[in-house]
Amino acid sequence: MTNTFENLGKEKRQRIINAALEEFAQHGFEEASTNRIVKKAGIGKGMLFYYFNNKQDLYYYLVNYCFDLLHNKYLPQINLNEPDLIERYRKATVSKFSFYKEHPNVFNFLGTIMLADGDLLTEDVQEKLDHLRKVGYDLVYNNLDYSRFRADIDSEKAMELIKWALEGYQQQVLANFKGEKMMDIDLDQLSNDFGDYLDVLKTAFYK
Amino acid sequence: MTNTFENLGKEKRQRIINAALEEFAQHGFEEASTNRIVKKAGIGKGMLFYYFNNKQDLYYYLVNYCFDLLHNKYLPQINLNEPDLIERYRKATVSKFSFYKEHPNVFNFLGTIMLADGDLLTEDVQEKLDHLRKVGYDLVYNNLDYSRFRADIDSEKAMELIKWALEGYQQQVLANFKGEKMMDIDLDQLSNDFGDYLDVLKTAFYK
DNA sequence: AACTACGTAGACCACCGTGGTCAACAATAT
DNA sequence: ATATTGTTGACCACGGTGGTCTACGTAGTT
Repeated sequence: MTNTFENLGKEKRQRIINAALEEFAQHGFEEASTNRIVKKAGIGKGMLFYYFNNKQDLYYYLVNYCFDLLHNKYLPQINLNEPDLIERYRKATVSKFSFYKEHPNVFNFLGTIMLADGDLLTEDVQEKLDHLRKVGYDLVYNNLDYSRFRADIDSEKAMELIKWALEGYQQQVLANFKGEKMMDIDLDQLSNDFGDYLDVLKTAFYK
Repeated sequence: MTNTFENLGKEKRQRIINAALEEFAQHGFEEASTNRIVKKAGIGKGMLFYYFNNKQDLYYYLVNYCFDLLHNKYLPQINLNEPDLIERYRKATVSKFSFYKEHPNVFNFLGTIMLADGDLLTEDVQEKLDHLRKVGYDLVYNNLDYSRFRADIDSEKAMELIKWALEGYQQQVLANFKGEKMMDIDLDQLSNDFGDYLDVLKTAFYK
């Protein structure tokens, strides 16, 4: 309600946000513990309820915080004008990991939100989630040039396979750099390695 | 300890096992609730601790139960003599879903085990897990015939891509048939759909 | 120095769900 | 009729819960 929390020093505010994001991502809303949050954040118990009215308010604050970041820093980087599926995916993947590297907890938290009880989320949050899903869908299915595919290949099926393969690649990367290791990831190297795989895909599927 | 539980009627025993597997899979060991387990299983609280000494014993029983099933019903179906990656994967995938359909909770439970705290699992369980991982690895990397790949394609990279694509397919299927819906899955249909994708892969990557 | 206003910590609260027990009783076997 | 086994759920001490409140530190103003 008050803007006390917003006026906090940047470092401290960020510490609290990260601690809370981590706790909610790990345990979900119900089983998340405010005691653990304040311990992780290194603040007194009272302060959390001084900044936020209650656990729910904190949760909603985080939800909005994550969506704002997403809308300001990540989504604008996605370019649906690129007609080539593989190129589009290359750029989107690098953007994604770049965002992930900078805000490791945000993605984890949003991931759990997507699976959360519907009745926990207000309608406007649901709409934001739907928008997010739509972007993910458009990224892979909208406004693409199919003409590059080989004639003897079903381009619809090929696209699905490509999508899965690239998401498989992303998962493998995430498995290696999970959690705190995320900051160690080398985006240039990722981009290169990824490019190698994309070249193989092009050779296999394109004319 | 005693064999009281084993002498139970098959239906009742299975009800308890399923309730417990589900609870542990959903909440992990620490946050799993014995109260919820007995409620789901439809038995009195006392019985659970009459059959098992404590929560841990129940957990270990389930672990062994799952591994036994896996070793008797699933692993023998995997055939590493098939030299063609795609064919091998086709058979393994059908086996996997067939097992999954019959024992939906077992896979979920084993999945959480793999991520569980190491100190929760005894050494022999760790060994069984390692064995399982090795089988998964061998399935994709051992004793395969690379000679079918096109000459202008890096067969190592191609194999990785194929693996990811097929696992992506599996994940999509699982997303559709999660939980109780698993029993609705049509294995023949799955096998056909999957075959279509495999054909596309063959056209793209093989000579 | 005195006063005010905000920031901060953590002891404390009533409450609830926990793993586990146990006395009472039902069912079955001898 | 008796002994054995199967079964239930009220009950227990306990630990962790979200949230409160008092006491204190700090900084600015007069």
